[in-house]
Amino acid sequence: MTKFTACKRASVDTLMIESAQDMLEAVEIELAEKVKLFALLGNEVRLKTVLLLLNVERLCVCDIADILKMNQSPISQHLRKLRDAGILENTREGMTIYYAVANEKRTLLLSIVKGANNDR
Amino acid sequence: MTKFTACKRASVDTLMIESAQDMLEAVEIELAEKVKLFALLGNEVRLKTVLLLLNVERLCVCDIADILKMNQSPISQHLRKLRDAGILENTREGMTIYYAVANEKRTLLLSIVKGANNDR
DNA sequence: ATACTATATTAGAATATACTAATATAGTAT
DNA sequence: ATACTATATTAGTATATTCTAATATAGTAT
Repeated sequence: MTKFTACKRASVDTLMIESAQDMLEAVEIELAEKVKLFALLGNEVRLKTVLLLLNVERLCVCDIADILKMNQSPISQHLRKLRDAGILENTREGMTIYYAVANEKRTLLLSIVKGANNDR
Repeated sequence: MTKFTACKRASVDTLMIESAQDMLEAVEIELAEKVKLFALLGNEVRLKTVLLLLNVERLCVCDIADILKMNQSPISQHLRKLRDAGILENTREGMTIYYAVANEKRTLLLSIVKGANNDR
């Protein structure tokens, strides 16, 4: 297996390349989780939903749809993704299903979502 | 203009709905920026690139391509997006173009990218 | 000048994403 | 039972994303 190189430059800092690769490999799993988390939060509807639930304890699907002025179907679909990722939890009360931030994720989300202030 | 409601429930907490909408409207701009930032970091190649540049001061396009074992073209395309968003800056030295984390974004990125540890 | 190297850009294809519209599921009420 | 409500799911469409392949740009070297 020959080394992959994108360019034909004479002096490649092979040691640096390899140690950078090692560094990435060492955090491979956390990194994949972060990519997934950021991708989920990188959608306006989902970020708003999470932000709401960081302030309001819990909301039903209807409430979220009303607040965001969207139909129920896409809201349900986004909630599903957030729930599948362990970011939200839901509980049923009669016909109504309430969503809330999963306890284990609360601190993480607070630091990422609220703390992410641009210094401008 | 009649009020939008996703469901036909009898009692809607209109005050809560409206204050939630006001809350979101008050952070509208920061929120849009966060969505954009998270969407950018929600890609494996871009998150790896940013993480590398949080550790290594600067890297040329070639180095990043070699480290990530990818072709130069997609790397350039990702770097363009990160640069357009003000996350990265670049400087030319001869033929070589070095990318680095933009100074004003360093703290923000550190807290978001490195601090985002799952408590598991 | 020509040849070569590093990077950027473009067009196109394959895939992923996010919505709409329709339907399914499950609980409530009569 | 039937009718209604809240939510979930599915199929389909429109759009966005990310790659490949080819080409353009700009610097270096001869």
